[in-house]
Amino acid sequence: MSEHDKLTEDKIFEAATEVFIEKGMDGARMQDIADRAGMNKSLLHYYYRSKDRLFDAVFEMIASKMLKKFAPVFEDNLTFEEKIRFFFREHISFMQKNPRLPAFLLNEINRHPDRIRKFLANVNIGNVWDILYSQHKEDLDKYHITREKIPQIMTTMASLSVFPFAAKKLLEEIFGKVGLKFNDYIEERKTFAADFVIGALENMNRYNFNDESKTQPHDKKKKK
Amino acid sequence: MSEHDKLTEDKIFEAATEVFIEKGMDGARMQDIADRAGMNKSLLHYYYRSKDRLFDAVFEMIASKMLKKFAPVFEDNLTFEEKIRFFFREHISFMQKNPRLPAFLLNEINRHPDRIRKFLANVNIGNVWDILYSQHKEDLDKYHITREKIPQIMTTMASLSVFPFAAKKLLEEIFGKVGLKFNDYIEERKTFAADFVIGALENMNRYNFNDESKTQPHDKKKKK
DNA sequence: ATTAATTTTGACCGCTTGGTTAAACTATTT
DNA sequence: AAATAGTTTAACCAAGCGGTCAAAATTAAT
Repeated sequence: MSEHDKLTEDKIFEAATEVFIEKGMDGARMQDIADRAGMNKSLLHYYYRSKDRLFDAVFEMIASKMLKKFAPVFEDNLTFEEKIRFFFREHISFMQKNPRLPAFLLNEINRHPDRIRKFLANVNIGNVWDILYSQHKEDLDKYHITREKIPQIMTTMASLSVFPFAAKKLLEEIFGKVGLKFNDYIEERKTFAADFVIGALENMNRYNFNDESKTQPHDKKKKK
Repeated sequence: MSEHDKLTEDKIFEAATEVFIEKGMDGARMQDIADRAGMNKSLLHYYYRSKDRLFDAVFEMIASKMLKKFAPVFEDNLTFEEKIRFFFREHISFMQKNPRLPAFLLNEINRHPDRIRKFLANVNIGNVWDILYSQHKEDLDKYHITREKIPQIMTTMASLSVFPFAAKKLLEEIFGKVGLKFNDYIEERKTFAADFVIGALENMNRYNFNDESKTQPHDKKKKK
């Protein structure tokens, strides 16, 4: 495999990445990708056998790129609060540079859940949460946060950072009507989300005691 | 237009709704819709001229259905805290019954932003926020929440309720590995999200004063 | 320089796509 | 009951789709 080969193969991959993110798997056309790469359509089939395989390659690259951005959150030398701030700062900044990735990934995962399965096969999410929990047991106990709350808290943090990008075009449309720039909003969000989460966690204990009647299904039947 | 016409037209619309939500605009096939409606494909073109118009009809119906679910939040006879709890309870319950709507809507809006434009043309979101703000000025002042924070707070609430459904298949995959049922998680979320937001707002003032150095871009240049 | 292997191309294929049309069918009007 | 209008169907169409293939162009090996 020569120097030039790698170049054309990469050009295909890059063009495919652009088109797939823009149009999605169903909306993308092999001819579009060939045009954007500036070459004959047959070359796409020469290097990647089919549209499906080409998409798989692109999807895997993007998914793992996204996954890797989550990893540094679990570094040990940070306090719980620092981790939260670190997460929002880094994760949102990453999406700022790749604003279409969240919508693309969510859509394709919902459409073909099996594609993400092999990714999560290698990740023991329960373990990760357990480690995170034990690392900060003191902080979490102080806030009266039990292990069962971890899924809610983790998905909450993901919500706060990912949703604005998943709904980017909608928010841009809305913000446009009140003279707000999406990028300003995102810049502000890095700290707002962190402040918000930390503030909520500090008040968490309150609702564990006072509102036991109001918050109905807190103590659900744990299966077996 | 006879009784029977309305029936077949409705059957088309219902079948189209199902298929479009399942496969998206690009992935849906007219033949699929005809099959699901149990009739000849030409009838789709007889009642709706083209795939685009049929999709437009479906999209408009779903979008307005979604929009209407937000309206009751602005009823006057509720306290700010009650509105927050009311929003999460009702909005999440609605999505529980229509779990694929969020992903569908977000994807199609991102793909064709102009389609949502005419919807928002009728809604003066700035006004809605102003009304909401003035309705609860006392509460918000108590929490030291300025009007500029409204967009962050509103999108935060949308994030917390919508994201779990937009990422449903991903979360189901993750939860499956730790023995957590998506529906249990959602049931819990109705109150968790409300508690979380209220707790965060009550702590909001703290970060307005203490952390002015940490939270860098709070006071950005306001254009003009 | 010749051969061999690889890369790139354009022409092509079978199939599916959204969409059309004319005829068959059904209901309504006179 | 005949004519009219509205509904449903099957057959069909051109365009676009992913994919193939053999020949041309290029590079590497002898």
